[in-house]
Amino acid sequence: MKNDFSSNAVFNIVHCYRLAMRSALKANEIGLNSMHVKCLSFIKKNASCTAHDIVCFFDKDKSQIARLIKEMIDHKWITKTANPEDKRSLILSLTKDGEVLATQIYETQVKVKQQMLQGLSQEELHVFNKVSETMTNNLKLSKR
Amino acid sequence: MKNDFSSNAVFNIVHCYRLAMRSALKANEIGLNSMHVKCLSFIKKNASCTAHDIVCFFDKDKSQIARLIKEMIDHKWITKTANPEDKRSLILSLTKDGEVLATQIYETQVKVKQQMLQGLSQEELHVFNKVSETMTNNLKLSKR
DNA sequence: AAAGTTAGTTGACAATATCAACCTAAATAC
DNA sequence: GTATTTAGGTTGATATTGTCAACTAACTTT
Repeated sequence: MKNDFSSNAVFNIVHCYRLAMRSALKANEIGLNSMHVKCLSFIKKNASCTAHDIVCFFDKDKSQIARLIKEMIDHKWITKTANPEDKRSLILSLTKDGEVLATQIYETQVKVKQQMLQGLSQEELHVFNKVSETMTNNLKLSKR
Repeated sequence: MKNDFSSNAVFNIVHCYRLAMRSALKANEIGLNSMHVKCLSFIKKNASCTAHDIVCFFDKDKSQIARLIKEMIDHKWITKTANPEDKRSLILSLTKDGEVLATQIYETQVKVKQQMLQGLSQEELHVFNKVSETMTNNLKLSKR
């Protein structure tokens, strides 16, 4: 039987990972929430990124993203500049402060991951990744 | 290097699992949310369960749980009865309707799990579980 | 050039989470 | 045994997060 699988285990990882990231980043103190973290990472990775790109990637409501962006601009983490290609959209880029923060987020992710992966072998992680992917695909397929 | 691990994979599983459960249960139509699901399952499993038990198990605010319980009583999924052991607390039990719903939830969990586990071998799942547990423990330890 | 689409903004509101005050019953102190 | 403290639960107020619909301006289609 396949019933030794417990979905709780997976939920727990996600929950604990979030807590670990929050505390490592001292997120509360600087007014950083989990969507800010995701957006800043995304903007760092994607040059000439727009609000629309974020909406598509994270599959969120566009009004929510518009407000998140406003917050991040208020915090002076990012700026909006006109997009010469398409005047409807605006290109988001990190400020100096935003760069620093995004780098710090990246480093924290690496740190938390290292913490999390302690005592696990290459093979185990390889299987884990493969299984994760298969699970996600299985679930996505069932939607249709 | 351990950097082939992507935390996104795990986030995705949780996200897709939730969506799959919601749609399979037609949760929207009956006013069922994810905490209701968790509480109903918990009450089904734990005889003479109190609000306090739920608060402790899910590590949530007691006011939030009080309101969830009120909602579930309004939906006629559960009832509250005096606890002879301790008159401060109230014992929660499933109504007939609640039993039906909790059973349906259980069956849906089994179904979604089966969907999710397609094409995965015993060994792979075994490793996956072991890795999940280790990850959670690693993260919990780091909190101290 | 008119009609339809798309990127983004805003207002209103629903859902969820958190904080503090409070009541009653129980446990403990004295 | 009464007084004080602690624990289970409820409620009000408020913060946070997510959703829906209307709208403007810019682009695309025909």
